Amino acid sequence: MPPLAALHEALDAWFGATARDLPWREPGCSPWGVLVSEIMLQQTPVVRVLPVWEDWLRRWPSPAHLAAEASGEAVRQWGRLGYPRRALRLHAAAVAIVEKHDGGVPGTYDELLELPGVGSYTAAAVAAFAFGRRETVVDTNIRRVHARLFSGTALPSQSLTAAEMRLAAELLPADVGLSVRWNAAVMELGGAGLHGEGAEVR
DNA sequence: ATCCAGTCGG
DNA sequence: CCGACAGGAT
Repeated sequence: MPPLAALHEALDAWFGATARDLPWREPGCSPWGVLVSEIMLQQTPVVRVLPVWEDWLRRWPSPAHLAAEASGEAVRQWGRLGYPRRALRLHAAAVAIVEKHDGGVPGTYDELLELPGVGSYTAAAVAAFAFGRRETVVDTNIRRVHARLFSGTALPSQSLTAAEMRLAAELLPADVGLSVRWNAAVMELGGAGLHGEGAEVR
């Protein structure tokens, strides 16, 4: 077996055994739920997002529910997640989804990128995790893994270069299903040890 | 490069 | 007081 394929299998096995079961990873979670989680997770740790995400989806189960509210309600519901501008953008995204996509979260990278508050990371993450697409997902956790594997440094460089994106694309498994789990697995690996869950990763 | 209606633990 | 935190927009 080629070395890269062996790495894919090994990390997939590790992820299957140790992944946290987060609500937005449940098979029944809607694309809207995934989008909300990704916006909330921009610069905010998982543990702080969890309770707010639960309340948010209970109150606004679809983009149309949120779009019907005043934007100020979104900021209030945002609580203490930080950078409340994201709440306004999420509300604006809900409005755009209703107006331009008939109320359904779009499934392609390019369409997602058009939404307010959705950049290259979030567009790729939603396309992959909510729609099962093969996307090159690169966030700060994944960049930590790149740094350790290919630069020999603990922390990633300040800016994300085209070369690093190319590297991430080359590492991505060809199989679609595996590529989706790979993105989640590398992300989880890059964050491992930051959650105080012990040192099961060596 | 810098700011974002930022927040939290060290 | 400092920096990390599933970034994005200017």
